[in-house]
Amino acid sequence: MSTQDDAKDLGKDLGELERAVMQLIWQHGALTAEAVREHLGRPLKESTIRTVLRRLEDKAFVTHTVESRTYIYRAAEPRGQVAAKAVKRIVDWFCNGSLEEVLVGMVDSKMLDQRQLQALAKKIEKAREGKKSGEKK
Amino acid sequence: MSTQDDAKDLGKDLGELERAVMQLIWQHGALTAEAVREHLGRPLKESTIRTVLRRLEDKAFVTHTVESRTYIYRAAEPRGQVAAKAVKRIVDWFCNGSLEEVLVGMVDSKMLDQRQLQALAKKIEKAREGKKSGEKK
DNA sequence: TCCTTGTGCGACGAATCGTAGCAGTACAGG
DNA sequence: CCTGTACTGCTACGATTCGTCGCACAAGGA
Repeated sequence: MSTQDDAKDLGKDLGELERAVMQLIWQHGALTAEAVREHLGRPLKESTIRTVLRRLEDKAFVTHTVESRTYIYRAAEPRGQVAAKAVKRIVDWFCNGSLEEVLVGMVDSKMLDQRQLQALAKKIEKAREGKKSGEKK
Repeated sequence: MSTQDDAKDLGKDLGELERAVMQLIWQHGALTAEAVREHLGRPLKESTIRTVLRRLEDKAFVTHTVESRTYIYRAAEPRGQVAAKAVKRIVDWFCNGSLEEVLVGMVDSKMLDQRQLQALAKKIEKAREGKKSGEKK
């Protein structure tokens, strides 16, 4: 249907390193390849980092802007939104879009506590109200 | 502690065909390789189906029992539970376990309607009560 | 005993990911 | 104007995973 177009591009999930890099980017807002390398803490060559960054951009997870010859990378979408898409994909694949089924499943397998669940419902409702009043398109 | 052991094995997600097969199994409860092939509707050799089934069993997604020389495959875990695990993994990777952040993200990206969200909260609460009565350890 | 049926194993090609080396380009200093 | 120093993109190689099979092996019926 409508997801046909991006399905090819965003249909896959990220690898280990790619995910770590995304975390860094979301955490710091915007940084260069060098900065990423330092923050990663792993003994990787810069070429590696750059390749990952480039692939990440190919997959539309990040975008870059040039600042006096240096590439500055930023997340293309907020973390929560990307996670949401990933979750939606999972839910679609396994439960035909039934989010409740998943939530119930999480309770069944003790991943989610009853307490957390209730608190969650509360927060959801609260967020819902907030959105309703402070609509920010 | 029971989920600790499989954590290493279930760390990956399934491929296209594997997922389709799982759907079939969840849908029909239990079936043989031949049955899977028929229901799939795709021109695949039986060897293919069997290999997929075996790999699925290796990954602990299904189990089999022998019935007069024929393997009968069944899902090792209910669909909702598997989906829940997958979702949890996503949430952990991207949001450090903050499920609300994901839900909020889904609302932001218009994947979840306010209406659906509220209905969801309601159902969650209902399910919560249901569980409370029929508690089974 | 021989044929049919259902099974496991090993394999090959394509795609993805981690990891890098190499070569091109533009700005700074002499 | 020439050269060195930063950065950048491209191409590649090995390891895994997944889709797809062919093939050889075991067990029950004729």
